[in-house]
Parts: sequence; structure tokens; C-alpha cells
Amino acid sequence: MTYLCGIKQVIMKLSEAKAQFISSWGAFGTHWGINRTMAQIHALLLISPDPLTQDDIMEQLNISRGNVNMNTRDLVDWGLVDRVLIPGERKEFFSAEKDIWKVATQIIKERKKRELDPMLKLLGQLEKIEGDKKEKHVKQFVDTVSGIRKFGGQADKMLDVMIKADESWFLGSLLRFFK
Amino acid sequence: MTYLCGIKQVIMKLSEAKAQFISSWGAFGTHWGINRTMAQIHALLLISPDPLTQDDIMEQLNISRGNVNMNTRDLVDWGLVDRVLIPGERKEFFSAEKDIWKVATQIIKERKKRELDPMLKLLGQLEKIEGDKKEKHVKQFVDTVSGIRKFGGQADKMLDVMIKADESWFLGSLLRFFK
DNA sequence: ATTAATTTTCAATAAGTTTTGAAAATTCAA
DNA sequence: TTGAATTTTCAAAACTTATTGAAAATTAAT
Repeated sequence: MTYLCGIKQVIMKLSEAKAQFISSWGAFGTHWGINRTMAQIHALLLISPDPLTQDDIMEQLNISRGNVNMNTRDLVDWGLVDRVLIPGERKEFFSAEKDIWKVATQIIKERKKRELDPMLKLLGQLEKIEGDKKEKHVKQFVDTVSGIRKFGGQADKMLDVMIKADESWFLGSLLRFFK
Repeated sequence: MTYLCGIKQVIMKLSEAKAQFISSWGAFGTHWGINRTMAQIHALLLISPDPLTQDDIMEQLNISRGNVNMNTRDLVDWGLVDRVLIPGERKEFFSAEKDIWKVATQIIKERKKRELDPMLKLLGQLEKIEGDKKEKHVKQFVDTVSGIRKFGGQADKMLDVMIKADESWFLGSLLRFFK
């Protein structure tokens, strides 16, 4: 048994590992507000050396055309995937950014824009509430809101630095900072 | 009209601001894999100067007893809320940790334990896949997985430093680091 | 022990989200 | 142009997750 598994075992192992990776990445995504399929398509594209078509994705993940279409669009909107045109091919192809630092930066940038910035704006408004700051309900409200806003503001600054910095600068600083 | 709004306006403004904060915090939570109600209860407790009972929460958020019970339990499990006993009172009360740095640290600690650590463990296994590293599918798979693992490993280290550091140390360093 | 107050559980249901697939729209080669 | 290939849309269906509420369990005062 064991000595018969040369090439075949290698193939098996890769496809099992792929399946495992795609499935876990999908599950992981759901904990971060990303839908399972979008994360799975992203995972598939991340490990594919060449760009894939809608049909490739449909076939490999066993999902419908509409689903692929909708989720690839979202991935493109997030800046994680590019549509690529291959000369002589009619179909369009999809290719994921493979540099993990760029992927992380892009995700941070988008989530900051979509979630953190609006939240900070709202907190800034809520903090300006009128009322007697000695009254404990008012005081606790203002203290909580301003505490969150200050914390968020720090995070915001930190993320800006990270986004603006180029990869090697950031990696270098990070490593230096944390020894 | 306008000059009649002394005390009343203050109260209105606080209750509107509260409602706004609770609702936005709930919506924000859903983008981070936390359910809306759990985030809303957390928000309510964060701005309440005194501990609240199940009935207080039911009434203020208009949700059922079972729902309050289940979500307060989760908040306690996450270490974000404490059950407190008030002498002479039969009911149990809930109180949220108000220090935002501690809240953030606690959330990071839990998510790291529940999500990042298991993911890094899996990636470590997948990276050990057998196969010809010259074959492009194998190569891309290994490169991607190890790229993610390395990135995750950095994040993991960074978070450990953050978690272990006491608040003032961390705040100090962060402020110094980012000017 | 009994009883009333309170908390917990969990099956049923409601609400929300994702997926499908077929029809409509678009694209492009001939 | 025409029409075949391809992509996009979107209403309906499937699936997933959250919520209710009433019954069961627990707690503590008498």
C-alpha cells in the first residue's frame, strides 16, 4: 500500500490541503463579517497560480454562476481581486493579489473607511450632548462615548501610518519595535 | 416653542443619544462577527452608571427574557460583563467593564484564542504538504499558506505584547511610537 | 418543607442572509 | 447587423441564525 503512493499521494495531499484551506478560510471569514463564499473564492484565487474564470470557480467550489458573479464583484470592490484580460480569450479571468501585506493593508483600508471612520464621526456628535455633566447618567454616557472615541482615534492614527507606509518600512519598524 | 425646552430638552437629548449609540454599536458589532443584541446589551451596560437586571435590559431594549439571558451569559463568557450581587436584592445585576482599553484587550485576547491561534495551527500543518515545490500549483499553495502564516505569526506576537503589557505601559509606548 | 421569585432552557418560529437558476442584458466575432 | 458566448440581474427558494415564550429548574425567604 504505502509504497504505491508516489505521484498519486502528492496530488491527493495537495487537493486535500487545498480543500481544507478553502473551507477553513471560509469559516474564518464568517467571524469577520465576510460571507463564507466570498472568503472561499478569495482563498481559491490566492492559491491558484493562474487567473481563473467564473466557470473554473463554479466548478471548483460547486456554486452557481450568480453566486460567483456577485461575490467576485465584491472582491473586486474590496480591491482584493482583479479582473484580468487574457489576449485571445473571450472570457474574463480573476486573479487575487498574492502579497499578504498588501492584502491586509487593503482590507484595513476598506474597513477603516466603511466602519471606523463613520463610527468616529457619530461618536464625535454624541459626545457633544447637552446636559448636566454632574448627573450620573449624563456623565457615564459622555465618559463612555469619549473613551471609545479616543481609543478609536488612536487606532485610526495607527492604521493610517500603517496604510501609508510601504511594506518594508512597516515590517522593519514592526520588527524593530517588538524586537 | 424653543424657550420651553429647559430640563425636558436635556432629557430628550440624552435618551436620543443613548438610542443612537446603542443602535449604532449593535450595527457595528454585526460587522465584527458579534450579534446585534449582544452588542446592544453591551452598549447599554457601558453607558449605565449602575448595574442593571435582566428586567431592566428587557425593558430598555424591548427584547425577551430568554434573549437577555443568553446574551448576557455570552458577554460574561467574553469577560466583558460581570454579574454583581447587590446586598439586600434578590435579583442579579449586570455591570460592564467601563475602561475601554481593558475592553479592547479582553476582546483581542478572546478572539486571538478562539480564531487566530487555531488558524495558525492549521496553516502550520498545511505548509508541510508533500510535493514537488517546482510544480506551480504546489509552489503557489505553499507560498500563500506560508505568507499568511508568517503574517499571522507577526500579528500574534504583536497582540501578545499588547495583552501582557499593562495599560499605561502600552498607551505610553503607543503614543511615543506614533508621536 | 412550602412557596414565590428568579433564572435557565429549548422547541418552535421569526427574521435575516445567501444561493440558485433562468431570463435579460451585454459583448464581440463574423 | 446577426447570433453565439458570456456576464449580469433578481425573484424565489434554501439555508442559517436569532428570538420568543412558556415550562422546567433553581434559589432563597418564611
